[in-house]
Amino acid sequence: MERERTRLPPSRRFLPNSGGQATWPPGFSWFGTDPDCREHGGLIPPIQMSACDTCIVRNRAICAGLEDPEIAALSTMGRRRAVTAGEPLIWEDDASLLVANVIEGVLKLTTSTADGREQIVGVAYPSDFIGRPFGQTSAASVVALTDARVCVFSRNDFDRYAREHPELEHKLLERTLAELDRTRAWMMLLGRKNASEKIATFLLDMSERLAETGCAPHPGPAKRFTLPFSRQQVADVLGLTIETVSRQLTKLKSDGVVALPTRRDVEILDRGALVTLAG
Amino acid sequence: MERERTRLPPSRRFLPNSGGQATWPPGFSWFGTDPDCREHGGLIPPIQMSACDTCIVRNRAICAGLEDPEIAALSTMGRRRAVTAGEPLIWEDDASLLVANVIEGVLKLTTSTADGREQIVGVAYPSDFIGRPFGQTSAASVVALTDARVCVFSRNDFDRYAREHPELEHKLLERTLAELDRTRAWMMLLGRKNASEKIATFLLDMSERLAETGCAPHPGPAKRFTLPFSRQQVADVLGLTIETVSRQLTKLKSDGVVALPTRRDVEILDRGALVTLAG
DNA sequence: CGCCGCATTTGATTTCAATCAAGGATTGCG
DNA sequence: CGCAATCCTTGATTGAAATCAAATGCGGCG
Repeated sequence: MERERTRLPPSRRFLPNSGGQATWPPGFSWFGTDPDCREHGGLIPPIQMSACDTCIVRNRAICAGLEDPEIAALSTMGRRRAVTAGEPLIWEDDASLLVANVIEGVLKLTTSTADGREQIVGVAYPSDFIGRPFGQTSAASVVALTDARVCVFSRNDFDRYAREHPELEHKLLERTLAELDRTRAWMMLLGRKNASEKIATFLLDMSERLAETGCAPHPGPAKRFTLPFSRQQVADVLGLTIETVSRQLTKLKSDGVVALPTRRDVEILDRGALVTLAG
Repeated sequence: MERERTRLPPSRRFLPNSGGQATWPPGFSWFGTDPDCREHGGLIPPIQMSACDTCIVRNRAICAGLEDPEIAALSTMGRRRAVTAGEPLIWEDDASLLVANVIEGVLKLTTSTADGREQIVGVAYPSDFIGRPFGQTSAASVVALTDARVCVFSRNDFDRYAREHPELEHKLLERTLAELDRTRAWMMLLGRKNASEKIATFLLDMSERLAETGCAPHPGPAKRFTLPFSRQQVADVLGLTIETVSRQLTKLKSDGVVALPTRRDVEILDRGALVTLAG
C-alpha cells in the first residue's frame, strides 16, 4: 500500500498483502523450528481433545492455568482464524464485537487522525490478548503485520465467561497493567526523545520482544532479528517520518552500531552504544 | 521549583509547595460546593461507622458497590493521607509498596529520563485509582499537583484482598482498560500532532475531565475551568516546551478562541474552533 | 535473466518548535 | 506596601526533523 502522506482518510478496503507488505520470511517461526520446543512437551493430551490442546500458546496466553473443563468451555466459544499480512481484524471506533488471542504472527494497534496520519499505539505478539473487552467500542484498529493466526471470541461471550471466571479476569488484569506500563514508557519516547534516541530505544525493544519465544528459559535479547515492520511502520511507531527513520538507521550502520543485511533484518553489533544512545 | 532544563536528574527531596506550586484556589472544590451535592444524599449511615461511610468518592471509586462487610474490611486496611501540592507519593522504579484511591485533588504520573526530561503520562482525579498492584516496581512517579487527600493501602494487603474479591478486581480491570484507551489516544497526540493541535486537544480534554463532578447527571464539558497545571506542566503533558505552550495559548487568546483571566483559569469562547484545531 | 514496481535511500530546502535571552506580571512574604 | 522570587510572556535565532524531490536497488515475476 502506497503509504499515504496525502490527507486522505485511510480506506477500509482490505488489500491482501498489498504494496509489498512483506509476508513472513519463509521458514521463520516465532516459536523456533526446533521440534522439541513445545511447552507442553510430550505430555499425552487430556481426555477431551480440542484445538486448545495443541495450541502453541496454550501455556502463555490468558488461557494458561485454566482447568480442563474451563478450557473446553472456552474452546467451544472461540474459533481459529487466519489473518493475512495487511488484513484488518478490528477497526478503530467500531463497535467492539470480538476479542482474540494471538497464536502466531504480529499485529499492530493503530489510531488515525481524520486526515490520515497514523500512530502505532501497540504491537501484539503470540500469546498477547487483543480487542476491547467490557467496552462498547474499540479505541484502536488492529491490523496484521505478518500472516497471523488468532483465536477469536465474540466479545459478548468472552465478557460473560470472564465475569464468571475470576482467574481469567485476573490474568487479563495483570496483562493490561503490564501493557499500560509499557505504553507509558512509550509516551516518554514519543514526547521527549529525539530521533536518534527513538531509533536506539526501538531497536533495543525489538531485540527483547522478538527474543521472547517462550522456549529457551531465558534467551536474553536477540542479537539478530527480523523486523515485522516496514520503514514506514517503524516511523508510525516512533512518531517520525520514513526519511528520518532511514537516515538514522543509515547512520547507525555507518557508525558500526548495527548491520542491516536486508531491509527487514537487523544485527546489533554494539549493544552498549545503543543503550547509551537510547538515553 | 525552578523547572530544570538543566541536565540534572530530578532530586527526591520534597519541596512542600515549592516554587509557586499553586495550592488549590480557595473555595474551589472538585465536587462542587453545593451541600446537596452528595451522592449518598441524606441516607442514614449503616450500622458500622467508618471513614468510608462519609467518603465523598465512595460511590465512584473501585469501592463502589462492595457490600458493607467488605467495605469494613477494606476500611481497616486503608488509611487516609493528605498530600500537599508538589509532594510525591510514589517514585518511579521504586518497589511498589502502596496503592491508593484519590479522594480529593489532582496528581500527576510522570516518567523521567536520566538527564531530567519529564513526561507526564497520566493524571489522577478524585475516585481514580493510583499505584501498581500485582507488580514489583512502579513504572511512574506520582506527585500531587494540588493539595490532595488519598486513601492508601499497602500493595501487599491490597493485592491479597483483591484476589479474594473478584468484583473489586473486575472494577480495577474496567478502569485499567479505560485508562489504556485514554493513554493510547494520547500517544497519537504525542507522536503525530503539532503544537496547535496539541494545545486545542488538551483544552478540550481538560474541559471534559474537570467537569466530571459526579453530581449533576450530565454536566457536559465545562466552559470555564481552573487548570491544575502550571505552564511547564502543560508542556510536560504535551511533549512541548513552556515557551511553545505560552505562545500557542497567547495565539488562541488573541484569536478570541479562549479567554485566560488568570494564569490558571481558562474560559472556552469558541469550542467549535478548538474542535477544528484539535484535528 | 532481465525488467518493473515499490520500498528505501539520499540530497536540497523549508519549517516548526527548541533554544537562547530578556523583559513583564503575579504571588507571597516581610 | 514594597520587594523578591519565579512564573509567564515575548523576541531573536538556531536547529532538528519534515517536506519536497530524485536516485537507487531490492524482490517478484514473466
